Amino acid sequence: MKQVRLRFAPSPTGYLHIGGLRTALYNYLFAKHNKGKFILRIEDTDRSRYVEGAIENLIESLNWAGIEYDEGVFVEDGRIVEKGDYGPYTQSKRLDIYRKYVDQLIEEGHAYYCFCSKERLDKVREEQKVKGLIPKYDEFCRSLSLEEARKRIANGEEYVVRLKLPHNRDIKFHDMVRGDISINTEDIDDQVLLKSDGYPTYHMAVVVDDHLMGITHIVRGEEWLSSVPKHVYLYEVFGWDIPVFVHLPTVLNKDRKKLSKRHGDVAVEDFMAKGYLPEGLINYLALVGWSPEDNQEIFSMEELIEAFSFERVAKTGGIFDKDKLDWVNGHHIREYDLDELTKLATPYLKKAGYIDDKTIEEKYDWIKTIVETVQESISYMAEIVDKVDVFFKNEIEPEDENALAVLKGEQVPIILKAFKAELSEIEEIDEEFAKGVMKKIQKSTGVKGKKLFMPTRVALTGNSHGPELASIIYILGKQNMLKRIEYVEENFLKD
RNA sequence: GGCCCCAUGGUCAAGCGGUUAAGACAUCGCCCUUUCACGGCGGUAUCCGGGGUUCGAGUCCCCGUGGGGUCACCA
Repeated sequence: MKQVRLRFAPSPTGYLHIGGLRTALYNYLFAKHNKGKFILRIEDTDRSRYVEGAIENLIESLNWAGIEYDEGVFVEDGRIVEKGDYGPYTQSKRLDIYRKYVDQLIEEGHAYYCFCSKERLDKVREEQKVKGLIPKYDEFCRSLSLEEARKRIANGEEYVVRLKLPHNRDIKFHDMVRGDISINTEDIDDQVLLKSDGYPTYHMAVVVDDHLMGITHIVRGEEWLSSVPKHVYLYEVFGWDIPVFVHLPTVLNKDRKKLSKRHGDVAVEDFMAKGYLPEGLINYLALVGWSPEDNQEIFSMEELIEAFSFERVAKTGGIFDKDKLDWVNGHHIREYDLDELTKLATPYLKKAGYIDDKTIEEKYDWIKTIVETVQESISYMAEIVDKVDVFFKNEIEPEDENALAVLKGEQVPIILKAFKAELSEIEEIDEEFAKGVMKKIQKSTGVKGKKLFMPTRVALTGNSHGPELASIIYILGKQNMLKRIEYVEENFLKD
């Protein structure tokens, strides 16, 4: 069987959209599942929308997500390079190739020169709209003779090249998730293939590139579905094999609209910044629009590759559910190696001002313990900042009325006094002390259970909830504890 | 508006003519627990409407309704 070759072909217009990441993922999963090749091609034929640094950004996001490709555009030592036998993989470097095929289409009568100005086109569309007609190119230049067209070009007139679509013909094609689809050419424009700046449009470039690059499966968003007939027609007149089409359902926001910036995060880099794990984002994204045969929810990339197929891709658009993403990501966090997690956590702790480079160097194990206390309660790394602030704040403030009431309890002074006594016995708190001290205090004060633990917790942190007390004691250390106890004694015990 | 696509709980979804209509997130309750979280157990909640076809329809067909996409010298 022919080797499977798939491609992800984004435009360098900014960041990588979360929907784009899913498209890339499905391409990747299918390619790997079939031991085929995966290619990254850059579609930069719109010079006006080109954004500096977008290619690097795109590639960084893909790398972060763990989506690896075999050919195409890479970044090495900060430089953009291309690898593979089917290059160049950047469309702006392939202009002469498209030109050659456009010329062929003109020679064979499948395309024609058009000199209509933007103004005329706008006017035509405007008139059509007023009349309640569908805006469509009126084929004004379609009947121009080739000689006349060439004369006008020689005269320096600006022109584009349009596809000469046959009239009233049903173009049928098959899509792996949509099934059989038929669209009549009357409902489609004579699409511009070559723009006046000499660049091809998407429609010309994809067909040529996908063919030349040996692409076997075209996997992309469903917004492309209605332009497939143009592509199919091009394949036909070129006499090329038509690849398999797979149009993916859209990822939507809560109001069933295409996922967009104004509804929160849509860029992969936003999720990177919040400290989602690539494993978590990928796992969740795989599940929007695809479902496994069994009920498995948590997947590694390897498991996804193993289980993935287009047969199980849904036709309906799926809403991006942050709650479920958080659950999936939290699951991966809980399973993560603690050292790795600590490495991921330190930038957030540093940024919050909790630790500095010196702390990281000298008290790595201490930081690790802190991370360990919140490992099971966070959904993404940025959450760690609020979760561990109890260890770093200087003054204890009861978080609410309840916490304050706890501090006013009769036995609180007794407990705190006992605590100080225990602390005075030691140089510094070690694990053994942290684990055993509560039992000792229970013995010396006679207070036990919630009456002992809750006041201690609130006195030490100001909160009525949080990590295990032994961990809090160990992490705070002797001096911090003393400071906090004294602060509480001075400020809250007496009315 | 024309054309194309889609339609199972709040969300992701299984189902591919006969099921008590899975599972997960969220939500609610209980358990575990010195708190929170994690975990465990359980509850609430779904086949858009109308016609057919069939002994039998969430599953097939038609119509309606709703949603999405597309109608650029953007991808």
